[in-house]
Amino acid sequence: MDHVDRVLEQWRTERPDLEVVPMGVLGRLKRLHDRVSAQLERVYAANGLTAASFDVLATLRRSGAPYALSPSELIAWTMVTSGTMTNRLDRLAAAGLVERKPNPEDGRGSVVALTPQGFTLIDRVVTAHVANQHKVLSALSPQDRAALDGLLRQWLGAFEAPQSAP
Amino acid sequence: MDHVDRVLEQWRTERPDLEVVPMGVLGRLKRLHDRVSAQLERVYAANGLTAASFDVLATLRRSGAPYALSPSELIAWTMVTSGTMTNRLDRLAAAGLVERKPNPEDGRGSVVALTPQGFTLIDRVVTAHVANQHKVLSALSPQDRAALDGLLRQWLGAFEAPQSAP
DNA sequence: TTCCTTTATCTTGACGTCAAGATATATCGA
DNA sequence: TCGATATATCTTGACGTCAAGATAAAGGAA
Repeated sequence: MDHVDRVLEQWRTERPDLEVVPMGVLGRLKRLHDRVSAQLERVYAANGLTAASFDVLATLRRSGAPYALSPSELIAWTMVTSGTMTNRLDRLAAAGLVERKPNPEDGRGSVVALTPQGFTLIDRVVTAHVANQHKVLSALSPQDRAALDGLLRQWLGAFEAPQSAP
Repeated sequence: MDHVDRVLEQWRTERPDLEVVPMGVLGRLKRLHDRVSAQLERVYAANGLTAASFDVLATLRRSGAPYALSPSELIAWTMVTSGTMTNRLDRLAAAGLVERKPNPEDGRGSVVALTPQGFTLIDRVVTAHVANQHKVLSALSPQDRAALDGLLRQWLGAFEAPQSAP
């Protein structure tokens, strides 16, 4: 009987006509996301980062040398709007973690690159982040993790399929 | 090979020392949360609500007659800060969906109640919301939904256990 | 070339959220 | 009863996000 169960019980009493099983799954998905995010934030914050800045730095780092992408490419990887990315890059540039250079191939655009400080920082934080992720998942056995991953993958596939937009 | 798989592949190339299996599970959790939230927002927006306002109205509705709770009780159910709740209630009161009354039992506090318009609206929106939730989960078989719910419940339990704060 | 359309990025304005602090009222012990 | 402490709520200031619109440059057609 967790928090979600208590919510469902209230609904069953007040609106017995509603089918609340999906509400249970989606409620737990949301609560887990909130809890997991809060735990991951700890490592970011301990290193002066936020989820937003970590997201950008990690995307640049894993893209490989020369650790530089256009804002458009960063937008595609991170799934945020252009205004959000402009804001993120402004802050990261002010912190000296990335550098904007003109794009030699396209006068409209620019290229965002990790600075040496940005590279050093993200390489260190990612290591701590992965250890933190491992801890977050430690409540599940390896078998359960695999089962969960399979179910999430299948579910996510329904959203990412070309014609799925419901 | 979905978006998360592509991210993991980049990390395996750039940082083969990292254990990226947890990253896959957590990455899919986040993406699913984002996708599901976006889909649920559609029904809220179609009725002039946001996730924030739906959250408050639904909490009042399922609490049963007289559909009134203190801000503190709403804060406990919705897991937001007091400042956030003040802001939500200001907007809902301005929209005429809830009403703040002084709490006869505690001069410091107040009681927030659904107005008749608020009740009518949330009762209608909840019905559409549940149908939407059902659609969101339709990619999974009933068996898979049950398996997923069990895994999520188990995982969430680790966070909600008394001494679990890591 | 010249103009029209598309694309890349930034700007603006409005939300929603939080942490920290302010204010008013309760409550409890001396 | 009085003062110290606790509690309920609101205020303030800073982020992060988005939608919509503004700029500037690229690309293509005539």
